[in-house]
Amino acid sequence: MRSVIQPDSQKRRPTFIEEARRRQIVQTAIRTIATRGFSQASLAEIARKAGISKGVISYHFDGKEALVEEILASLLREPADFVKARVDRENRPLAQLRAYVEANFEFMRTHRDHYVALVDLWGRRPDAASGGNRFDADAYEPSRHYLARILESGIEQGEIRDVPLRTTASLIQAAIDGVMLQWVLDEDALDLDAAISEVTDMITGHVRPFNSEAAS
Amino acid sequence: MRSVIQPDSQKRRPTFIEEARRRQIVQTAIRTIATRGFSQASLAEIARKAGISKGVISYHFDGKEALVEEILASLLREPADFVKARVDRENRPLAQLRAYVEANFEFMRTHRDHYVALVDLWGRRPDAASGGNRFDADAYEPSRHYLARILESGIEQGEIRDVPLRTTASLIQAAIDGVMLQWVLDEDALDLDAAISEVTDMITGHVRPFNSEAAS
Amino acid sequence: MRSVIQPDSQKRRPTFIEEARRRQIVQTAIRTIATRGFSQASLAEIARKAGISKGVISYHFDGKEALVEEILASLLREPADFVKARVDRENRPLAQLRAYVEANFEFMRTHRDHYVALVDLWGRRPDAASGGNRFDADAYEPSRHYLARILESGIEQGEIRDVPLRTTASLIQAAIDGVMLQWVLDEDALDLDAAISEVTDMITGHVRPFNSEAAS
Amino acid sequence: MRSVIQPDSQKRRPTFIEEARRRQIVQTAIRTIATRGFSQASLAEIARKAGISKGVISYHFDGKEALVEEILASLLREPADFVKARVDRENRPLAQLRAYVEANFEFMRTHRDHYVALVDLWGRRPDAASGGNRFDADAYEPSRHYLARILESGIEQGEIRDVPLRTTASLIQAAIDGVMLQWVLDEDALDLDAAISEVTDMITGHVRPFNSEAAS
DNA sequence: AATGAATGAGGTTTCATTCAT
DNA sequence: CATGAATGAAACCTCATTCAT
Repeated sequence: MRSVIQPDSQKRRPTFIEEARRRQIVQTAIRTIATRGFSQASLAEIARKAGISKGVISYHFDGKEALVEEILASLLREPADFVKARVDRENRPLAQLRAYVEANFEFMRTHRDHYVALVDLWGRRPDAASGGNRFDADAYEPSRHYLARILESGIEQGEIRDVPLRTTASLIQAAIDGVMLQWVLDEDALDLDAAISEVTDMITGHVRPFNSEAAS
Repeated sequence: MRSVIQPDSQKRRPTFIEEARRRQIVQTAIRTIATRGFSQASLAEIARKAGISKGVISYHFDGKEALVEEILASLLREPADFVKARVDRENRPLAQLRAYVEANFEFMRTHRDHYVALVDLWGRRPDAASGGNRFDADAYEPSRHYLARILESGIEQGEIRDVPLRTTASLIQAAIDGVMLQWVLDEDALDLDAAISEVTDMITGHVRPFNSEAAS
Repeated sequence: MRSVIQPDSQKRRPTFIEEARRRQIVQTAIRTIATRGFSQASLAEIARKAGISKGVISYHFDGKEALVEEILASLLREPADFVKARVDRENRPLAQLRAYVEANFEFMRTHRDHYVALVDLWGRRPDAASGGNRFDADAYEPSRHYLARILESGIEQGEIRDVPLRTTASLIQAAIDGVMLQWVLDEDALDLDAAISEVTDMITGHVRPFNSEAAS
Repeated sequence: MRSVIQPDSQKRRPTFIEEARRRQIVQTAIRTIATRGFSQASLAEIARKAGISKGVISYHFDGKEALVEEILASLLREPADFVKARVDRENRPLAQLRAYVEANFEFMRTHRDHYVALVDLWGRRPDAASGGNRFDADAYEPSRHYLARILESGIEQGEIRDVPLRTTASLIQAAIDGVMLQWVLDEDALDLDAAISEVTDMITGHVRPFNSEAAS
């Protein structure tokens, strides 16, 4: 359907102003989903909140499905970038692991909206017309892979005992997400600081070599 | 919309056949949400799958919101009942804790549909007209409380070290939910058996008294 | 997409009342197209003219495209049935041919709306999603075939000279349609009675055997 | 909308380059209508096909309605000019009549796009705001008049029998249009060469004086 | 002259809900 | 109890048109 004139399969270089609009719309949409819920986040409502007309969204996004995909991409990419920067500050794998966990929670605390929206978007299946992409299915793969590599070098350096890489990576991410979920569903039901400290202890305790004496 | 004035009496005792219909509708709705997603689970679609007419649903439920609430109640109650029965078989707190974790995963494996639906429903906020119930917010409180009591007796009996009750309870539930989430989003991305074993180890390891020699 | 439960590929036997509604909607739609033009014949306008709500049309027809197809079918079937009945009264092929032409014009005169709508619908291409049916392409085939059979028996019986069947059939239909078109575009630009008589003469004269003395 | 007060002077003589742009837009629009149908021929699509921006069309045409009018004028004028040139080569009315018919078909064959677009535009009524012009209604008047004059001189010169002028003119045009219609709706359903020859025979046969012996 | 971002009206469609049968 | 035709609000989307650059 889309005629691609340029060889590079890039449909068009987006203008600076266009990119700004797209970001604005995505951010407003996230805020709207977080505030009123996805079911109430109609294009009209998003446009109203952004102070623009409905048509602008349709102009910049190829339908609501495309907007949602960009929202999801944003919700996954932003914390990932933040976490990666934090992890890169550390040299030793165990410190990186701890940084990974703590950075996740740090980002959470300053971006609760993002996670409220994310939980509302979890499990959403794209419309049939979209061709059944596996976006959601692949959402966690990068995290698992990234964690697995940290664990791997930790094992090589003897800081981490010989855990199964992928499973342990899944587990670490799972603990983070599970805490986040409870915090998102009810901000007051959970002492986030205590949970962070406890999760970090549990994880580092779990991967620490048996003969290690120094508890964190 | 919901009359909460009379505690139980006035609203007519539900017929047996009526209860059966309600259960049938709820189960079909769960299957529909799991299969096609909540956004495609219109009353018409649910009725079609159940082999009944749309009107029946409206007759038995006071609007779609009421149906969704019953679905959520069902999705939370059924695993809770199953888990409680498993826990009750055990006498000692540590064994109960282990039973809690394992029963959760056992129920998951045989009821994947329920969890696919649950993840799709997570974070959903009820329509404004419904009066802003805190259903989701309270969803995890029973689990946390139940776990906290197990931990508490474990501490009293010396099987479990002196962990913060609520935070640790949150943590245990979090690990379970986080693994479940990844498994729901992509059945093949996770070795569920390995994850179960690893989660159980991590949790029991985390709560075990420091001088305890017996690793699980 | 459509699940066909019953073996006979019939999706459901339409109720009498449902058929009545469908006919009402189709007739109203034709009148609307004839009066205001297809571009103004929105579902809202059709519903307004029919005194029903927009939703009723969507309820009975699977989208506007399906309504248009039924309209086209109706616009082609009704005159065809009428003409066939007139032709069947005659025994001899030449008389049948004359009846064919005259019945076409007789139906036209009493159903100008139908033809105004038809001309507006001519050349319309279905939406891409519809799968590119060749409805329009096949619209004239039945007429050509029907005429060709009349010509064929006329040739066998010596009433009609040895004309090429399909081409002559196309020609006869073409003359009828061409006159109709001018009459539809401007009712007053054409003396329809004179045109009917002249067309009939031209056609019968064209197919009459060379030695035939009797002019019509 | 259209100011018809000043006959020609006031509205600024169109630049050469401006005229070229208008022609380009009209031709692209015709191609677009022929290819995708009028309903898909949005200004955006036409502009895309022409390699220009939407604004250019609005700049050169006073709205889409004005563009359509120019398209229709073009679709009627071009074949008329072509046919007139062919007819002018002949001296005798009967030969002119034959040239008229044959030139029409010759132009058709080399400009199928034009006729596909024309059939899609037939019967279209202008938007209410435009003031209800009778463009379509008058579309055939020039042809009828032109043909009538040929017939008239043929009658005067004894080459053509005393047929009713306007009605016969209508009839001739009708046969041409009717054949064209079937060919437009399905290119393969009709042997155009055979149809041309048969139409020419029918028409010349119809207008030939009774005592004329020489059939074409 | 030309661009393309923005508008806003209007179209089709979906869907929870109602109600006569 | 059940049906399914009907409603009407609201959603997404398209598109002609405008206008600052």
